[in-house]
Amino acid sequence: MPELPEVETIKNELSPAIVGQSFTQVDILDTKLVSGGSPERVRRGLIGQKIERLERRGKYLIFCLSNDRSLIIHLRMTGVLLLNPADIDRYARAVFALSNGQRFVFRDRRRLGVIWLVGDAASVVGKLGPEPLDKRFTAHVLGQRLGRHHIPIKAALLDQSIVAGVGNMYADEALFAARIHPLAKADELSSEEVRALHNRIRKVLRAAIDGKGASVDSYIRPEGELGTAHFSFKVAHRGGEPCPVCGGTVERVVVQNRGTYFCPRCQPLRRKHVRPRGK
DNA sequence: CTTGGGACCTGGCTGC
DNA sequence: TGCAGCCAGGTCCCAA
Repeated sequence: MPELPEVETIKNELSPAIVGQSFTQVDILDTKLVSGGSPERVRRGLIGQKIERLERRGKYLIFCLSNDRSLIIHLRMTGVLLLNPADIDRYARAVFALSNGQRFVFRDRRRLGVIWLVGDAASVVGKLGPEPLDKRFTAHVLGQRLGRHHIPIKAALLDQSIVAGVGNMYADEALFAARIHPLAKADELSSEEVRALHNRIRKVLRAAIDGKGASVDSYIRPEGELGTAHFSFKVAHRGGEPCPVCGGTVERVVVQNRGTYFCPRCQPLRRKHVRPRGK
């Protein structure tokens, strides 16, 4: 499941091979891959264009082209970008060949991924909330944005317009580390809880980038290696296992139709407007 | 306006 | 052994 750390890893590992190269051939094998335009228009729009740089915004990967247009890729659930794979299997949805003889393949078992070719990247990523690893993302900014929503904090973290890039796994990990119950209301967190959550979101994401992403389900890196971030998960996808902090049992509940893992003992549901004693 | 729930998609798992 | 049925979750869309 590519979230911010996985997309960041793909960006970092793909960049050296493709930045500065031009598209020489583009084969879009699945017509449903392209959003808002025909595959043929995308193919013609890409060929001859140079990739000036590769950027990430939230979970979106942005190829900035020499004509100032952008190829934008969202991998959704099972999408991966493979550099020079040995074979093009039945899950390949597009093949991009470059002027240095390399090629990269968009492979996507569940076919939920999407690509765009646009003049204005903001038309695709413009509604995203702040980048959680950006200096400008402060605890104050997080608190302000959460304060506008009377929804479970887990749902708020999954809302890309509140904070960009956090998905199901890292939302659970950040809430566990901040000791906040996933059903606590976003606008009812104390300032201490907001500060803890802000801090833990950033720590969890940075650690996962250091681990080159989490290889649960189908995520693999461009050259085929696995990430290791999932080995550090404390609650995500660990329902029924002992909590590594208190030894209690990690529980699974459904929040916003998403499997949500947490430790009821470490993350008690505080009654609203009741502040913890002490401090 | 906000919030919640279903659709999309298919491999893999469960249970009969 | 075969297979129906369900689950996984990022995002869009629609309804209340």
